[in-house]
Amino acid sequence: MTENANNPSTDLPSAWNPADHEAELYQRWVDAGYFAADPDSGKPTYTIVLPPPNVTGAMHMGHALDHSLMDALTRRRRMQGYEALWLPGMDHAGIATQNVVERELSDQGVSRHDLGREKFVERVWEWKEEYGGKILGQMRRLGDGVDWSRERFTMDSRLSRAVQTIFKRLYDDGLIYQAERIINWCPRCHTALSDIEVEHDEVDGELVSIRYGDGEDAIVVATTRAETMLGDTAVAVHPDDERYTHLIGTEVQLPLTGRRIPIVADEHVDPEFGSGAVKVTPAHDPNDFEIGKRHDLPMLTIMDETGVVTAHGSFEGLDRFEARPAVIAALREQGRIVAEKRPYVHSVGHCSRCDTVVEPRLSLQWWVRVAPLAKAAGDAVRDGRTTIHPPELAKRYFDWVDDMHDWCISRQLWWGHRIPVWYGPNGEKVCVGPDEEPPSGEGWTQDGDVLDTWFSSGLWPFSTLGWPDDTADLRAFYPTSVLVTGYDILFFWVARMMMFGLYAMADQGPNRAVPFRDVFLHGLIRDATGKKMSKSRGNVIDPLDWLDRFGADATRFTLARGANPGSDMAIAEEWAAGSRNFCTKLFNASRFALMNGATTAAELPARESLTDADRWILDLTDQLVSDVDTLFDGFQFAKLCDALYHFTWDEFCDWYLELAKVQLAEGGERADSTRAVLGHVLDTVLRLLHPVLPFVTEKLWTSLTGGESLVVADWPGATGGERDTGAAARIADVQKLVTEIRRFRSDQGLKPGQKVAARLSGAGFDGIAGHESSVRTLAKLTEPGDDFSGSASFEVGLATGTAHVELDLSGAIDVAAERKRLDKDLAAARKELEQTEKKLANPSFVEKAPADVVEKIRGRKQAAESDIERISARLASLPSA
RNA sequence: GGGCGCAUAGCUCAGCGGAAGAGCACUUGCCUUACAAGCAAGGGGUCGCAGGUUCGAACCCUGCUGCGCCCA
Repeated sequence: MTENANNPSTDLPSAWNPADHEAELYQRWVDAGYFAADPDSGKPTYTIVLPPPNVTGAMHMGHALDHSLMDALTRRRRMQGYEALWLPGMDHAGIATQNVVERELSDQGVSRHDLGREKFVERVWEWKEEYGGKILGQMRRLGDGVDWSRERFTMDSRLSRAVQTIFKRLYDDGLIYQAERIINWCPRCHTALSDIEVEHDEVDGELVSIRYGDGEDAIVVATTRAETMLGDTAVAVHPDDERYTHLIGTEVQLPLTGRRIPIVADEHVDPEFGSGAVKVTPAHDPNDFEIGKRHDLPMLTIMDETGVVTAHGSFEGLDRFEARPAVIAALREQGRIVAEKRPYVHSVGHCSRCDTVVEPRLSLQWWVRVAPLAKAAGDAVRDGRTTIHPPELAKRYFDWVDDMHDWCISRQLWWGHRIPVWYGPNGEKVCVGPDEEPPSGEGWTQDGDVLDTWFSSGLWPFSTLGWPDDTADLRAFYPTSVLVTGYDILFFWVARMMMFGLYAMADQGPNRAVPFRDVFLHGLIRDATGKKMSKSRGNVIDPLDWLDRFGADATRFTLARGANPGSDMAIAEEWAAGSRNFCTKLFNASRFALMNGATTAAELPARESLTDADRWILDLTDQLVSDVDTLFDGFQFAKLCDALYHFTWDEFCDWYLELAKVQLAEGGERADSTRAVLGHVLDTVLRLLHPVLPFVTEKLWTSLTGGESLVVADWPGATGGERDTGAAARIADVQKLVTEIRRFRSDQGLKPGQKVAARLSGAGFDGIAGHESSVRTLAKLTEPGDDFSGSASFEVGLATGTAHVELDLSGAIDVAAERKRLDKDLAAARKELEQTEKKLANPSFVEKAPADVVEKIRGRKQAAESDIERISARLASLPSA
């Protein structure tokens, strides 16, 4: 071991155990204020707002991925000299939070109605203070470099003010209105849902054909929801359907109810489906609602808010799923069931929060007229003010934004932003702005509903920065730089933030109104075999478990390494273990370099005085810097992680460190310059790795450089200097020669550590003669002594010719093993010759292919020929048995 | 029903016109003083099927098959 008086490795532990360091390092960063952004610094800004997680939620792998990528992006920009802001916070998750607290109350035998609205909301706040925001602590463990001084919550008074402000503006602009329509109703959450809060799943249902009317006037309709027939107010047929022409305009008796309902003609009926006639229940089906409107039909609501039938004699009081078989039984008794199909697979909407089957329900709700907003949101991407990565996903965005239905924003909940509309005693309706006094006096009441959570989180990119006030933050940090999220919530996040941002910030001009310059969409996390993670499958991996067992760095690296834009990623414990191993490798290599005096204190020696190995690794490092920059700019996280992994392990550790050992052993100036090269390369690679592996790199880098923190260190720049291709070629030859010698040794059954006397010669060897000591060290070869007997020999084809290797194995060589080795090489060379000859024998190839390609093939053919000659001779010279 | 995407080594994925790659898994030998969470060497693929374009196709085009996703 090389002595170093000022051994800087003393402050490093002998092994890297993340749990011993991560919390402390993180706290130091926070205390130092590295993550707190200054709007007045004058630096260019880089902003990411964290898509606010749900206040009730804990961190799952999707978050961990999301956060790892956002953290990597902001850490790099900070190092590049940007005023980087990563703004954290949470949304209030109306339905989810209310559900949690209601469940807690019901355990105590209390309902929210017992408490009353005011007390209930107080209770939710208490819950939030005590249990909410678990994820914030988990973010610290992951190492998220967020600006905690700017932590926001959608229910904060300032953000609530933003909500009221935009509501009022939209209302005054006629973009928010009240209307009675069919909405998605969750009979369990007792609230309306927007279209995207409904998930459609295939279920095994039944298709029942029912005969309405009798005799000549009878008409058969098919339905999967027989119970809704109680609310039918018409039967519809296609106007061109000749089977029913004679019935159009007549009436038919609706079974079980005695009501007579009309038969109407409607273009939207599909004559191919079932009998071609459909029952029409305008108050319980969105399509029927449209038909009802066109034909001015009565809208008969037959269920209450819990999905229980409200009228109709014996069915009253039955839940909709009890009513269905009851209705069918009653109809069957009357002989009206003409066909039944079970199971009948069809798509049914479920509440995305509680999985209850959604009940379409007619009710009065508040809506956003999205057409102009969505148009603007689409245009911003179309004309490049915001770019979606990967571009394939932009089409999905356009499809949705260009065909968006009006957005139902009212929720029948207590937890959320209450709709700022007051109703007066004489039917007045007043929308109140944030700085206005609501009307007071007898008979005035506020609308009881609250707004969809997404209504407030749609404002997130600017409400968090102080909007509607003209704040320094807003001026400095808006528009934000990039939104990072999974493609699965493209519609939730991106579209809504785009719509609101463009609307609210319109006074900034089209280019500054967009909420983000880039949208980066990553894929979904899946298990090792590509299946979606779910509790029912039992294949969920908890990121906290990984943080405990493998550390934050390994967790982050695993996720970032799998993040190919737009495509899903599989993860498993083995992946995380591999990342942990990488951290360990990096740590051990750095520790070794430090123990040998690697330093950044000394200037890098002039290039002429460096060795081939030095120049080769420095050139590779420079290339790495430029590759990593390109990949970062393109959100190519998987590839940049791979590039860093490959460089660190395969180039730096496996080769340069081994070559450096030889140079260090030389001592003197050579050792000193090697320490400087080691220091420089390590310094660079630690900086490059820091965004994805913040903890271990911080520990190593501060040891190496004595610097304050890598968090605020400069990002490396590629020099773009000329590469020493000669050095690279010689190192490649050294590698090939060493590898071939190792292969021979392995085939001959020599122990890896066993030293063997050897003689090296030949034109190929002469080309790298200056590297003889490296070759000998790496291949465990000693100098030939006086009694040297080259009992085994072989050749290696190198760039400058053939190298001869003679080994003194002091005994007979394993001829069979050697023959096998040579046979294999010969077969490969023959195949190569065959392929190249075939190409060159094709006149069209020689004529039409580019000259450099033809030249390359010629070169390969010659190399194959000489290999064959050499190997054949060798084989011939082997003892026959 | 409409739209999109994917099929490459046992698994998960890169490569997207000029010699089939990575990680993990696997085999063999090694506790060789940075690292056994490791080192060295190795095995493993008619790149889903069928046509076409091209001097040349994993890569471009067409069709088929099988999966997956989004929307209705």
